[in-house]
Amino acid sequence: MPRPMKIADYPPAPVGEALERLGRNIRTARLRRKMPQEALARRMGVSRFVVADVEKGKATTGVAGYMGALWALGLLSHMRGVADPDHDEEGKTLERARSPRTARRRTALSDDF
Amino acid sequence: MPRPMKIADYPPAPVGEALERLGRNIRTARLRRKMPQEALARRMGVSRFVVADVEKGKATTGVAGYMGALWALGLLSHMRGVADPDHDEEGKTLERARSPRTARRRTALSDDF
DNA sequence: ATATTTTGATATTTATAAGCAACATCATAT
DNA sequence: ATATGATGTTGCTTATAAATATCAAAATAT
Repeated sequence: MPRPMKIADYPPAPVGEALERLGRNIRTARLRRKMPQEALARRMGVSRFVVADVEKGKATTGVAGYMGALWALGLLSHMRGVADPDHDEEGKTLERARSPRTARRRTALSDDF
Repeated sequence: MPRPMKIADYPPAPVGEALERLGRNIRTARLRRKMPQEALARRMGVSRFVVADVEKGKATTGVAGYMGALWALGLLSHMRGVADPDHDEEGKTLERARSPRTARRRTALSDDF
C-alpha cells in the first residue's frame, strides 16, 4: 500500500509474528495439497509473487492476498471467530449499557462535590 | 495495493463477506472500548482513514491495517488458530507422508501395465 | 435544544504494491 | 546422478493506497 503505513514497515513484534505464523500456516496448507504457488495464484487471480509475499508474512501486502489464499485453500471459515464480539471478554466487560454508534466520551466528569 | 489485485477489486463473495464481518467486529470492539477511530489510529500509527477502511472491510487495504487494529484492541490472539495445520483436517488427510518444501507433482504416473 | 465530538465524503499528492520478465537456485522424481 | 519443475531474486513499469486537508453530516453529552 503506497505511502506505506509505518505499522507495515515497522510492525510491532506481535503483529509481525502473527503475520509470519499465518504465512507459514498458509504455506503448509498449500504444500499439503501439493499445489504450486503458481496454481494457488491462478485460483486467486493474482501473480505468484503475491502468494510468495503472503507466505513470508509480508506486512505491506494487501489483505485480499491473505484472505484470498485462505479462501482458495478452503480455510476461510477459520476467520469466523476473529474479533467476534461474543469472544471479546474484555470488550463485553467494558461495555456498560448498549452499543453506541460513535465513541464520544464524557468530557469533564462534572461531579462537583 | 497498486496495480490492484483483481481479487481485491472484485473479491469472491465469501472473501468480501469475511472481510465485512471482520471489519464490523473490529468496529464493535472499538466502540465497546469507547475509543474514537482517531485514537485507535494513533495507537496503530496510521491515519484515521485506514481505520475507517478496515471497519468497512475494504479489500484493497493493507493487511497491516487489519492486524494492527486487532493488536491495538488486544484481540490479536484470535489469529492464532487461523490456518493452523492442526486444525486443517482436509490438509491432514491429503498429506501422505512428510512435509515437502516444494509442491512438485509426480509427472506421468508411470505404471506401465 | 444545542454545543461539541465523531465520523463520512471529496480532492490532491506521492511513495510504492503488484504486475511482468529473465535468470539463478533449490528440491524432488525418475 | 540428473533432468525438470518449483521457488527465490532482481530490475522495471504503472496504477493506486495511504497521507493530508477541508467541509459536511451524524451522534452524543450536557
